[in-house]
Amino acid sequence: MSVSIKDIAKALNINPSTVSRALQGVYGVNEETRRKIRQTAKEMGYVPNIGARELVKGKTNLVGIFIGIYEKGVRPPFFETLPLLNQTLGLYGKETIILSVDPLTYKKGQYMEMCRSRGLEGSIVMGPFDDKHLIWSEVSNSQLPSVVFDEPYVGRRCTCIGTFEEQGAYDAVNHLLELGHRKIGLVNGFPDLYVCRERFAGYRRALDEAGILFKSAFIRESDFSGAGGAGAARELLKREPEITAIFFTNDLMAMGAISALQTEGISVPRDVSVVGFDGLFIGEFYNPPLTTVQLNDQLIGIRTAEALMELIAGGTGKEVRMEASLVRRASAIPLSST
Amino acid sequence: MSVSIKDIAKALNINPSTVSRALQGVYGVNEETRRKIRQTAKEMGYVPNIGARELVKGKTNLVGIFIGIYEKGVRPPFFETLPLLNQTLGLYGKETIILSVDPLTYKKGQYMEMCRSRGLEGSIVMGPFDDKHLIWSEVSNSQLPSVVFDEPYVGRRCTCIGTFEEQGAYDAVNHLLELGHRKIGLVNGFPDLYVCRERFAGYRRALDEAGILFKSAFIRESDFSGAGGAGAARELLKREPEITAIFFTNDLMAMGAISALQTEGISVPRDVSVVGFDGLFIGEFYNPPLTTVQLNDQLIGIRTAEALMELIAGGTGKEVRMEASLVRRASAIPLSST
DNA sequence: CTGTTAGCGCTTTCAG
DNA sequence: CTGAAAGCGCTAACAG
Repeated sequence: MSVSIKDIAKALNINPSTVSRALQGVYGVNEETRRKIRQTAKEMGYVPNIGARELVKGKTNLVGIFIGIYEKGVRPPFFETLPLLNQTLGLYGKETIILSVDPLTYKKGQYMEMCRSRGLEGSIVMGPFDDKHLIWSEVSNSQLPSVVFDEPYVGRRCTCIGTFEEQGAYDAVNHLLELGHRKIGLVNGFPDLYVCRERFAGYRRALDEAGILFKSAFIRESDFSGAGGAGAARELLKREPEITAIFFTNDLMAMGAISALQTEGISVPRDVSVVGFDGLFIGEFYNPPLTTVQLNDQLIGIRTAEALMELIAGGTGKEVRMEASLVRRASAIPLSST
Repeated sequence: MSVSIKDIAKALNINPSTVSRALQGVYGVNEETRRKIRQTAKEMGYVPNIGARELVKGKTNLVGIFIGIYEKGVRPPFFETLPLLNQTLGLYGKETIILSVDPLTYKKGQYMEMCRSRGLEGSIVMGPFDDKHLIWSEVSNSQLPSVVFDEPYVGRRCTCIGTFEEQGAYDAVNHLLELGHRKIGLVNGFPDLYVCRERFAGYRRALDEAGILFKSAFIRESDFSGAGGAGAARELLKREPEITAIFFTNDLMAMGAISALQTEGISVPRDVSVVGFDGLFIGEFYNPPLTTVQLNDQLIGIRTAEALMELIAGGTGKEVRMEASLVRRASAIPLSST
């Protein structure tokens, strides 16, 4: 198709291998010849064929990002991290290929096959996949360097990256306790996600340490959606009217709930305090501004790239979790002010 | 490294080309041999090397997605579209590689070089890049099939995909007019983006058709951020207190403004009606639920893939714009109810 | 139906 | 310092 190393060689009446040397390495070529080669390469519009180079070198510099096909509305915040992830990988000379996987039609071995057919040097598994999905074990047991999100499938060549979920939730609920709340509800997401179980654990530990008896009637499991959060909150408050605060394990449910409750004349935070989780960028401008647990999606992008590079360099898998920080805003206020 | 077509051939004492044939095409191989080949291939854990195949076929099946490095907070909604885009492209047998471009350090010819070195069959340019950025003309003038977002750089092999921005804005402002508003402010984003100019045009046309004199004092240019929207709205209402409604050219600014105004005791929609633009998923649960112009990011992902495939099949570039639909919620109400 | 041969574009010995 | 030759893994004629 386009101009190759041979064309340049022919044009200059020299050998392709000389051209190759001149264009890449720094050693072993006469300065004069190199200059000429460089110049005609430019003139002829030569662009190296990366694929061919990969083939002969047996090295692709390619990293795969596996994303699960997910239903609308349950979107993970991962895509905030993608640009930074891609950029950082670029700093290490890696390129990124996106691989979609349908969790439902996933076939055994598919992961490795996808990796090997593209000659991936590493992979990043973003999900979402439920915690027992086959792909997790395939990823974590494989010899291919990989970084998985959230689910703690650490392997010898597999690092897990995520957040201190339990701690984040603990901080959130503890904040409510400090504000004087004692009857604190929980609206959780899918229990088959690690993050949900951990957030639940954090909720529970905060109550325990405060000497408050855990009541399962104060718990609802929902679907991470706005409508789901609304429904769960409504039902929770109807059944357990003494509840004065609710911790939602994501912001979307929290907002859905606040919106719905206010429609019914239940005011947040006056009648009930609310804390969310995620730190969606919009929370700051929500009405009321949402108290939430802030994740750092951008930083996660950078750290993911770094973790993968470490693995590729020969490191061994580990668990990397990042601090989540409670952002105190107006949706949670002292109990006494009711 | 791993098992190749040769290894299988050797194991079966046959020729590599026979193996190749058996594994791909459907014609010209004895059923018995094919079966044996298939089986040992499986047993040996053979996975085809796509790179090698590409090289010999001179065909990569690779599509590049160019994203601009952007500042935090000005994030485009594009990443909602990426999964669907990737999936749809997959249906056509294409794979997707992500290419980050720093708009500031961009060098002439970089676009083509990136495309050619990877042997891309097509590209999708998501931006954001300002409307006069060099990359646009390089993309639209190149012979490589490409789809660009928003900015109307149509070329013979370059399709532009986007939304009927002007119409969307017109509908939004018209809605306010129908509600009885006459003094309608506009808070716009960066004027060097096509979408902003168009949304402005829609605002203006709606006023014109209603016979309302356009007043530049009712216009503010901001930065698409929540804080920016807040500042612009505050200033606008201070200088022009007769304004009863504001159209924001994105939801984030609208929400930032609503939040800030309410802090100052100015209620939305009671004191001032607000319409946004984008249809962020959170708008439905905002308080008040945000009236906005809904973009269909997911559909755009599908359409983009289709448009690119059409181009790759030999089609010529065109402009594809999709309907944006006004979603009437509670942030804009009749003037009389004030 | 199957083997032989050549070659995609590039790098890398190995001579010279 | 440069040329010649071989080969990465695969496919595509062309014979047989």
